[in-house]
Amino acid sequence: MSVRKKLLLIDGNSLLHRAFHALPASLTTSSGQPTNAVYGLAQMLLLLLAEHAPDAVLVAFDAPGPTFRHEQFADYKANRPPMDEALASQVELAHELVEALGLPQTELANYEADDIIGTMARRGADADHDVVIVTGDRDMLQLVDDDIKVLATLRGLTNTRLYDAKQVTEEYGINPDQMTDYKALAGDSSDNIPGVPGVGPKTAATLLAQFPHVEELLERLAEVDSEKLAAKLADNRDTIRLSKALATIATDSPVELELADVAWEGYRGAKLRALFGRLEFTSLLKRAPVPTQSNEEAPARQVALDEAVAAIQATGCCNLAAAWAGGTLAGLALAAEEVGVAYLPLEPPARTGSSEGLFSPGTDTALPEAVAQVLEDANIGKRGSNLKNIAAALDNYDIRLSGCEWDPTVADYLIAPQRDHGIDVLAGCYLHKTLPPPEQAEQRACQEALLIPALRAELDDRLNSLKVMPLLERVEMPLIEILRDMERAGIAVDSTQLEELGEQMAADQEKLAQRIHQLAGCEFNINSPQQLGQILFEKLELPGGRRTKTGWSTAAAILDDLAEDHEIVAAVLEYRQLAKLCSTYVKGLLEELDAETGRVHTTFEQTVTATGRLSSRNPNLQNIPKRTELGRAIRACFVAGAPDRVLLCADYSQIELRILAHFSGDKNLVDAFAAGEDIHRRTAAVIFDLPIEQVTARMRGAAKTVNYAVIYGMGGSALAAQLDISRKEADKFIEDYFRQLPGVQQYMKQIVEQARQDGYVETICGRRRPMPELRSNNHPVRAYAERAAANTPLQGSAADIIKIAMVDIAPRLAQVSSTARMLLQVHDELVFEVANEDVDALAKLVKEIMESAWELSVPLSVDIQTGSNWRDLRDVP
DNA sequence: GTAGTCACG
DNA sequence: ACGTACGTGACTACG
Repeated sequence: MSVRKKLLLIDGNSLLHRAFHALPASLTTSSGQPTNAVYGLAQMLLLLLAEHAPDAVLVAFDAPGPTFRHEQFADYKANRPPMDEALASQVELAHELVEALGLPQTELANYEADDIIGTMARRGADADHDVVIVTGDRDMLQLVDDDIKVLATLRGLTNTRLYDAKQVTEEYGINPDQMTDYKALAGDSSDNIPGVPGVGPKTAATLLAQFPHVEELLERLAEVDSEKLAAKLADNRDTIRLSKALATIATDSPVELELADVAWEGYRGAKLRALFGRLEFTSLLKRAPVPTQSNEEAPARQVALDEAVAAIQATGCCNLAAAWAGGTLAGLALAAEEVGVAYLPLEPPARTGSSEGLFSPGTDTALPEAVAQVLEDANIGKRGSNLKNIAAALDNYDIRLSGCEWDPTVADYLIAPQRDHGIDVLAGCYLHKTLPPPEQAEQRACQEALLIPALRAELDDRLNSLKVMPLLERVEMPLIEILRDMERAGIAVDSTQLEELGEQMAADQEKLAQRIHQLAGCEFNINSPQQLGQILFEKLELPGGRRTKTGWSTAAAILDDLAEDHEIVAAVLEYRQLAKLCSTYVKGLLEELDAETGRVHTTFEQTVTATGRLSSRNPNLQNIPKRTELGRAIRACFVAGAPDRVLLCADYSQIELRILAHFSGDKNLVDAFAAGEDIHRRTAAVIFDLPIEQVTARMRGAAKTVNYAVIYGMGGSALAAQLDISRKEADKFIEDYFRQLPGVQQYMKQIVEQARQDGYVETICGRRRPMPELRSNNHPVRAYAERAAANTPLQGSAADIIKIAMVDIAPRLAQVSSTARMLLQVHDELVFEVANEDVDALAKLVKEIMESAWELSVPLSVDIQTGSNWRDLRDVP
């Protein structure tokens, strides 16, 4: 009359074990706490609950300590090997996870999880429930019957197989109720069940086809075909009985839970999100169920807007959070400590331009004057996450956010650069709190604004103990407004020239495509590496193909070697170059062009890279072509914004190598820089064993590769491939290099060793990058981490230094010229725009500040060039 | 969403 | 036997 209820019984220990071994040990929080097992368990449980929507669930765990129910088992079960430490440290977290999922869980003194599950399964089946047992091993199969099924993991985690009686018989050749007899005969080394020596799976299955259980078998030994086997079984009567007892899962253990006690009442959304936040399970956080209203935070202390604004003006502190709706600003939450939060909903901004005055009066969407004043007042400190994003959105309301004082996203970046710094993660990680989901934008923004003081207290504590507070206050926070200014300024693009270039390239590309198809003898998509690989290496049978996961590698480095084997190869390479330039730089760039201003406005990301560098996106202006002639034609389309303006580029000369000289103290390197020598030239002289005057540009290029290769830990064969020389020659280059610069070799070794001990590396400003992978047992993982550990202090210190220079230059630009603007940063280069007549003054200022941004034991050197476009630049002496 | 490729420092 | 240089972002193909 009623629908059968579904009972899920989960073997907690076995799934944890599975997850632990299936997922890489490198899965840790940024502070190094291993999380692979609990992550896998979380993934699995979420999946299970979503798929099965059970009425009742129990997660069973092994009792800590001994789990033998009878004295006679002691010898076999007492000596379970101790749990791996990295796994043991996750067991508590697993309990928390299960709790947060709202799942009943239990363990029972002296019993294994199996016995709890066996018992509850029996009770469930007796009460006519559909029982599904979830486990990572096969012991449970003995419980399978009409009401009880076993869902067992296969390889990995999420692949599972559902066993009913039929499936068991198919796989093992016996009925489920014979599983214990089977193990009694065949044994099971993994469970320390002895079985009968010499009897394996085959013999056991044959015997069990004839005798339903070992008891009958032992009574009717005479009927066994082989006398030898019968004798062996007779000799092992006791062992067989013991083995069967060992293999048998209890179905009558004293579990105190009734079926009613294990009803599943749903997720504890808030707890779950907080836990995922703390464990940095970002992707799971996004999938985690939305908490129900009832068990959440107390409602925000909401006050009237003018009350909040008055308090903000009085205190000079404004806790700020944005409400986002599909990427656009929907409102602002402004909070004053001790007073409360006010929410200001915002209409989409009035569009300036053609419709102005006709459809949008412009005043409708303006912010209240008092709020605008607060936001633009540099003396009122703004604290909030992603202030640069808020500033960008406010630009649309003609408000220039100022006084950016503290941003938890940026602050957290200094604690663990590689993790997600989203506000959900931070609230979970530092406050163990959960915010309403993004759909409840207003609630969310208000609570976020109210959380800021607590978040600040927690984060500042850690920043101080890591000694990165000066980096935040002196560098990263001031940088926010500077980067926003650069984004707002944008850089002019000559769209006519770019479009012409695009048309020419597209025509050339089309011609090449036809030629390639003709040479291949068929039409195919040249843009598909898969199809291209098949044409080159299967149809045309070109030699030297290398496989990737999905097919043939068609990377340029491979194709270069094939250029002489077939005409098509050069055509493909040229086609590729054109396709890249056309799609990424012509098409992509034109799409990003602001039609009103004729400029492109990138977004600089301040909290993305592991090393402290910035990144640039939409469009990426840090990878505009430079190396090839055709590429430089693209670069020439970036121009000064007016005829009386020029671009000015200032780039650090070999800054990473200078930092290497500084850190390593290598005498030769330091001396070379001190003497103002060309370091790549000098390296070339060393590795080619020539006087310095005889070094050609080509040799210098190779030496440059070697310089950078060596400091990044490149091996001989990779260098050989890069320079197209033999492995032996490459090895010799590296050997000579280190012999000539012994301090460098020692530094590289020392930094990696130090990093392994500390668990992190740091830059010249004390910016940290945690590197738990250095302790990995996985060789490729560890080797990779070692190279990164050697590289990060160099790359990251260079990033520190140019950031300091930017912060020092920005406030002084106005002194040089009202026209001077900083436009771009390209890792070791700054691009400015300035009126013609002020070029020299700007050059002087920029050079001076950049070269003195940090005092190293070698000089910093900056080259300055100017021109009307980004390609045709001439030196400023 | 992932993989392959390629643009930059 | 395999891969083998650090750090990014964008585009295309493909399941």
